[in-house]
Amino acid sequence: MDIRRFISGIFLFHSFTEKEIDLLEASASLKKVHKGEQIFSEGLDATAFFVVVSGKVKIFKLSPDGKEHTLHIHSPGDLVAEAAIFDSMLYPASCVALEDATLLRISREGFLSIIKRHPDLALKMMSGYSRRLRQFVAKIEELSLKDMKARLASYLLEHSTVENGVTICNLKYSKKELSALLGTIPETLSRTLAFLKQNNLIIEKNNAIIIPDPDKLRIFSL
Amino acid sequence: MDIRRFISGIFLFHSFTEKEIDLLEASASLKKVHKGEQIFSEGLDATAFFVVVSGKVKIFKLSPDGKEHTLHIHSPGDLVAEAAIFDSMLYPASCVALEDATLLRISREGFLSIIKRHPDLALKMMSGYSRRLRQFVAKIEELSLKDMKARLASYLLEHSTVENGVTICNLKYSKKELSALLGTIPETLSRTLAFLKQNNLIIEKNNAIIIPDPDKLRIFSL
DNA sequence: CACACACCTTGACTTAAGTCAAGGACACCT
DNA sequence: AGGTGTCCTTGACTTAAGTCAAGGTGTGTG
Repeated sequence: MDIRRFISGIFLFHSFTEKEIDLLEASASLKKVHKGEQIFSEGLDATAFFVVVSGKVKIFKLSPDGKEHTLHIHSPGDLVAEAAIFDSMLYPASCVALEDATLLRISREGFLSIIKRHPDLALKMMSGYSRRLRQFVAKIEELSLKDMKARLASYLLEHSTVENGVTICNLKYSKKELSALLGTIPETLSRTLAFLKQNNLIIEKNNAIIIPDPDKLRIFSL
Repeated sequence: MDIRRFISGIFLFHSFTEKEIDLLEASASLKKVHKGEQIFSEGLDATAFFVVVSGKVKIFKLSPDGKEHTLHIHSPGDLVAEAAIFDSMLYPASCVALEDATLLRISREGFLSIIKRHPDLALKMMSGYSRRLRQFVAKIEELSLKDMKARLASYLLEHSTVENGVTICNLKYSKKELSALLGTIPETLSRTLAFLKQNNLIIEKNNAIIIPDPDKLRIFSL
């Protein structure tokens, strides 16, 4: 895998000159991880941030009694933990590979020295931050103001596409992971899916959910 | 109130020249609001962000059936809704004054043109963003992984100071507001306070909570 | 192919916390 | 001072969702 080519493809670095890409490349390395492998743990020194090259990783919080909440699942192209390098310098959550993955690791020191010479980089990062804040606001809203039916309905609608006139949501993660992402346990996810099925709001087919009437399901998402 | 003097006191603008402060001042105005007055609503065009000069404002989400969740309460010196001007351009939540307040309003257009000439501003803003993200991660953790006792215990410990060898948390908001901030209803907050009182973990005195044994209360905050 | 393990579903049961109601306390206004 | 409205507390009751357990299914390994 050509690091330079991958770096050039990242939106953040589009305006970099060859020399600047050299500098960044010197601060970067590829990290291959296997499914289940820990990439970093909450509370540890944030020596780097990452960009997902392939595979999927999840960011999550663990409670003392072993319960887990997934903050985000990152796919190829996503930045991971970039906020941690600007303040406090500790990772605020943990990161694990959901499947075999490759990550571009960019060291904090290298990146901070580059961004000081390219503060316009920071301006470019602002919209990414803004989007991340909005995602978190939406998650807080769901956890505090919506029940499981509404959360699941919202998830299904937001992650569905229209294929041959049929609205369909292909499940990209296991149900166990989906339940952790939606803030519940697998039992409750099963029950909520069953409720939606029994009320003819969804049809489950292999690893996909067909939504016969998206407008009807939308009523449940509020 | 001297806008220029206030602007100069904001960390973000410390390195501005007189001329630059002129430009910023031209994009700014003071906004006086009364207790309960709406400053902006979720979904509206984000034409400006704000800095709290005096008083307190809350950022909150409302559900269709009138339930409310407070995302943050801002005090003098805090930036409000600055993220909204970088992406999407809509306010992701609403803002209301908790008491009579004065806000510095900075127009989006003015600020964006200034930041394009001062991208180092964006770099300065990154640590503020990083802190905001951490706050949201902590809130999500509490809503998903902690019960009300733990949440309240955490809040009391984090907002307490030691006065004359006594750990004391002065309540800065009404209990109604505190319950919305902690993600519950007033009844549950009352009950949880009563539980902590009956177990000798807190003593309630006027508008303050005395914590006789912080280490003991900390066990409940996990 | 057989076995082990993890995931998923379902049932019984429990619990945290919300809903509804009412009374008391307090603050504000006339 | 009296009246009104809001907040706060408490009780009775309900509900959403978690805990625990067990069985079925699917996947991976030897």
